[in-house]
Amino acid sequence: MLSLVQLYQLLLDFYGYQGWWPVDEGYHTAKGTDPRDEIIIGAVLTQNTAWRNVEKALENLKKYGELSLEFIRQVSTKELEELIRPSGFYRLKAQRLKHVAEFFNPTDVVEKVSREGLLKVKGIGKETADAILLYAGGRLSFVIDAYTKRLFKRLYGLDVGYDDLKSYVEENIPKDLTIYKEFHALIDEHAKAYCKSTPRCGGCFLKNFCLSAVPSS
DNA sequence: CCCCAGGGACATT
DNA sequence: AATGTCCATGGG
Repeated sequence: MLSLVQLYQLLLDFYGYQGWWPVDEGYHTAKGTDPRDEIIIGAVLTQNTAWRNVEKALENLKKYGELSLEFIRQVSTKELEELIRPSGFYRLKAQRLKHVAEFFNPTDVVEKVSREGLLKVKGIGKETADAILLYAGGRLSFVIDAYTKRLFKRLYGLDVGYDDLKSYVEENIPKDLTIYKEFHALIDEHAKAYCKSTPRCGGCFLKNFCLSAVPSS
């Protein structure tokens, strides 16, 4: 069967470099805000939400406030709700952002916080914790999401819980930050494009490797 | 009209 | 441990 490294290479060849949340590429330096703050905030806002809606909220924060955890601490909950409204679940997420911003106040550095610590924060579950650790903290913590579960179940017949799947992936790919970040992003791209709720196996370049590919459709 | 999106907390069985 | 419900805006 297709190894995870082979799968990664095929996805990368097909979709190209995704570059989610590039901390080291300087796109953030315009206003001097910490890119890690933006990633942490984005990780909460994108919970069960399309990224295009999150972008609207991030733009509002940039335009009418500041895309930083310090601003999240300062602003009133009511105003924060209005700024992030386009991202959906806005009252819930305003509370979560407040909790997260408080967790990192003032000296907790994302490069050093523990996964267990993050998981104690109201509003941070396993996926959000791993996304923060990986993309903001530069830590080798692979992110599992609904897309990953769906793809691995169909492709490999692998149907296990979050931590088991996370461990499985981590044990079968190189311990490389770029690969961790890109593999997760590429899996999401493929799940959105082909391995959807109702899969489009017809045009899928992985169908010959897939346990559950439908011959036509 | 429908379904879904880069989930998580909490209640129920 | 597994499943159900709620949270909410914006697109397809």
